[in-house]
Amino acid sequence: MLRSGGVAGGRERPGERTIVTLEDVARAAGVHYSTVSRALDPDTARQVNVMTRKRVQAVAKRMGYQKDMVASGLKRGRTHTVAVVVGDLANPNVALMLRGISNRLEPAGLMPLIVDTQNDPARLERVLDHLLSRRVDAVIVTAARLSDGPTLRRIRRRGIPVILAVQTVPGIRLPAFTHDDILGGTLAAQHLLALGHRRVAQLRGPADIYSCLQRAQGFSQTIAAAGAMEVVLRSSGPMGTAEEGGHLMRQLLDSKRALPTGIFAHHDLMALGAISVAEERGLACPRDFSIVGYADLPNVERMVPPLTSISLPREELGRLTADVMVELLSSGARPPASRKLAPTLVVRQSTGPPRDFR
Amino acid sequence: MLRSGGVAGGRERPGERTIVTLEDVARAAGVHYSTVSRALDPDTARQVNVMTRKRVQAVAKRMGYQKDMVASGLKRGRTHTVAVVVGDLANPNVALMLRGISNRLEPAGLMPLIVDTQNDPARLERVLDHLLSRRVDAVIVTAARLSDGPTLRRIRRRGIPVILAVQTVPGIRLPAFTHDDILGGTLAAQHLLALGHRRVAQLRGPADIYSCLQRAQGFSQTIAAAGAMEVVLRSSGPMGTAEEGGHLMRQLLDSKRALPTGIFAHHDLMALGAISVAEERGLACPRDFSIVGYADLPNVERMVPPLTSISLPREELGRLTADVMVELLSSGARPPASRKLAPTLVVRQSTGPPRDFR
DNA sequence: TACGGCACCGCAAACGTTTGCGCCAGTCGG
DNA sequence: CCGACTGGCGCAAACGTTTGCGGTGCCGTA
Repeated sequence: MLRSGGVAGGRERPGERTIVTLEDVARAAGVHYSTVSRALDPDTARQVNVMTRKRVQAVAKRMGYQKDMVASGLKRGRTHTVAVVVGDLANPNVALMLRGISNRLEPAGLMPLIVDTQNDPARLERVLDHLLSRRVDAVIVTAARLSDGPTLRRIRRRGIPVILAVQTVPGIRLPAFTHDDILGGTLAAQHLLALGHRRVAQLRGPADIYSCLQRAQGFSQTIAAAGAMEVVLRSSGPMGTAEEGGHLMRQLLDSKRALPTGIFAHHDLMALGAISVAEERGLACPRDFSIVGYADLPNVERMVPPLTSISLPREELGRLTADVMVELLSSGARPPASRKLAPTLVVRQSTGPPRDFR
Repeated sequence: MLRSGGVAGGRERPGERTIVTLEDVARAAGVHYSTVSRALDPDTARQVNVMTRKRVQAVAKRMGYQKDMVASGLKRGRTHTVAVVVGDLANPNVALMLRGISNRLEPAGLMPLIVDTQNDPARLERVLDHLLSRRVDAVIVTAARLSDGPTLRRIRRRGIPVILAVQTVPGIRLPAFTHDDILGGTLAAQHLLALGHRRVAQLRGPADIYSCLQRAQGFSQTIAAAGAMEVVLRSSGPMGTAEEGGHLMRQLLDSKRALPTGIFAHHDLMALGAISVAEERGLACPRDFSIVGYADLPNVERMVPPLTSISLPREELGRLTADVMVELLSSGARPPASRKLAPTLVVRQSTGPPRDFR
């Protein structure tokens, strides 16, 4: 029998935030609210008679019922949120990767909680605590630096899945989805060698970013194996700024040695900064030197000169990471194995044969 | 007296997710858990004796207690989350704005829930429902199109604060923080006029984006007031792609009329696309025509030619929006007034005097 | 008729916090 | 010595879901 009396409404003023709860629907449908809960959850819907089920569903729809994910999260211990920690939101590399993640998580009913650490390790710690207190179901970290090992181990101990993306930390027991940066460095070296360069330079990124170490390793090994000469310049500042690239280029130009004919910069912006500085000194690219960038930033093909670069499948990496995370959370499988995605060389006009070849 | 017995631990296996609750702390500190709750909340901490307060705080810290924001959210009805709806995460404009928002929300203890609609109105609706069911405290929408009016009004009716950023919809009763796009269009026109251009063209963005209408209005009014000639080309495709700009430029070149000497593109990428197409036909910029872009994308100064553009204070707009939102949520004030931030003209080398002046 | 089995649904206890209320032991004024 | 008052704290009811358990009919079989 329908319980009458206590008709909903009447207490709230028009502007009031009015949320429809299970109980409201239950009253309207003449059932207990637990029945409503069951009728609306696909997993339990068959526990309720098909007639009442339809009725309840209709009433719920009519009243605009929306499950309160906060209450559900508290009860179930699963919030359907995934924290995504990034080093810098405005970095185009990061943004593309995020789009990949976001587009994959959304249809699975998972909400990415994107937090920006501004590449500050202290902020990483703070932010992770904050995220854990929000009971995220899992964490994707795309901003790991070598020094972050302890922090990462700490959240691993919380028992929730953690996946590293883009950046990893050697020796950590966490699945990592990265670009194959050794291959990236190798491709750059092979390209310069194939063009005939025998004296090369490397403008390295920060030493606490593992992918930079990998790029360096791939590059230097290949150069050494070919018996060519290499000079290495190390950046101490932030990752991948034009200023940093210009700074290193100035060092190179100021040294007594002859300018190397081929240069590998660890980031496109570093390459562009280097080119600018060289031009100030009357050197032109690729006439006087060749340079290979890294990351293949958007619109870099419209720069002057269009930059030869190592292209990274960023959005795909994001999708892959999100896919694995969805799988991990839905089937409760064991942590997946790490994977590396291969970068590709994109030849444009910032590289050519060394001058003495012409 | 300390209750002994039932020492925590012993039941959980090492890998188990082990969360410390108020009750755990209470047991360890020998008080009731409501006292712990009060002692740890700055607003209620003075309700508990300073001695016990210190003790409880120490115990909580030692045990690594972290308030469960999910439970707190359920009880208080405030989740300390702000939804931020964007049209495309990978758009550099959006990314910078997001950084501004994110950096401002974080110290206030608010968590941005960033969702990407891929500029799809249907997805906007879906996603907003999802966000509301997560009981977000407020919403910032940066992707509003003219057709989104009804959707926006619907969430306004839910009673939570909504602020529009970057894009607005005319006639809607919601605070909007935007760039002054009329001024932006005006600046572009004034610049071209000052250089001596008398025949100009406008490459317009999509008609359902209000800021494009504003840019057009500012530009056309200024051109008309100076008695110069203008031809308008309308883009029907997505916002601001190079292809779109190239497409419109082709139309312009294919028309019987003489090529206008000055062009205003509604987006930097459109401008770049237009330049590429013109170059294919043997026309050079700024020799044969001048072009002004919009948005001042990162690294656009390194393009060829370095693009004259209208620069928008994106990150500042993000900060401002977030600031207002924080204020709104903490003090419960009435909705703020809309504001417009002024763009600036950045002159580079894609504009110069028209050919006949030389 | 008795009884087991089953389908359906209600009951109520959680999940971890917050918070109004009220108890208790002091203290103080009369 | 008594009553009022107060600071400090415990009690328990929420917040909206989920879910194990058990109750109520109803059917079929012995």
